Amino acid sequence: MTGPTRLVLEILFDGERHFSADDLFEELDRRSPGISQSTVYRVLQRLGQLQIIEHVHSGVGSTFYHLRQHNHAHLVCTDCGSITDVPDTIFEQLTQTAQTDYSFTVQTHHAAILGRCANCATSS
Amino acid sequence: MTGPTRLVLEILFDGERHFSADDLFEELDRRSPGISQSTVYRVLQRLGQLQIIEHVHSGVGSTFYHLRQHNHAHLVCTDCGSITDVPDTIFEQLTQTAQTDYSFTVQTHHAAILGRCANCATSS
DNA sequence: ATAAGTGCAAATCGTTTGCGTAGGC
DNA sequence: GCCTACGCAAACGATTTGCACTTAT
Repeated sequence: MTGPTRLVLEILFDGERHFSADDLFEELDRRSPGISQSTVYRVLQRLGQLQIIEHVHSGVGSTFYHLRQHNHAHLVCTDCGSITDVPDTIFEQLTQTAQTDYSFTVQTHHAAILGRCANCATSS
Repeated sequence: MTGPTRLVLEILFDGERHFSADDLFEELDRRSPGISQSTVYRVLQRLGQLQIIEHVHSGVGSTFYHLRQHNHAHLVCTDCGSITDVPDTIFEQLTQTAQTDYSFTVQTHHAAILGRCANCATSS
């Protein structure tokens, strides 16, 4: 409704697709100085409950957030931290096997897949 | 070589397959009181470098550790935190698609797959 | 007026680090 | 003796919480 919350939404709709809480904090502080970190976390939590955004545990570095849009997952490079969006379909077999063999329902969007991106693979 | 390190190995070979640093710390303290947390972390780090153990980022709760043995990955329940070992083969399609379509080399063992286990799915 | 949103500072959790010491070789 | 492993306490990064204050509605 107010100040910071509106700003967060603006930022989310504006530019980059993925933000850590701190990225967001810095961008907020740039646009309107004096906002506190706790506000950022509280706004993110609220937007999460409202199903407007989702968060992803990256394994390397901190949790990141993005507007909710199903059907994609994330590949995160353990070297450079880059995030690659990939369609959910990449999970098809895994999701299905987990379900049939282990009665486990995979949340494809909730944790990143770790590995090394093209760049970092070559520069090893 | 010495005390704590030896004990950690004993514990790892003994019982459960997965330990958080804190699990390990508690078990150590039970077997031989007076060990410090930093020692636990340092031992884990050392054993990691020696390729004796591996760690997994769980997304829910803290990192866990286990003896190194390739060919399996982990399903972690976001509700109860239970860890299920699954063969690497469950990743086949994902790993391959990531490689061919995105030149991304998945590290199947390095991050857990999140979701809900059979128990928690029914008790929702 | 009432409830929600905010800032600030302190607390928490998991993990790391600096430093002085003790023990294996 | 020397080098590594250890214990302790303090430092850290990410995130959460308590509390008092402001501001939409």
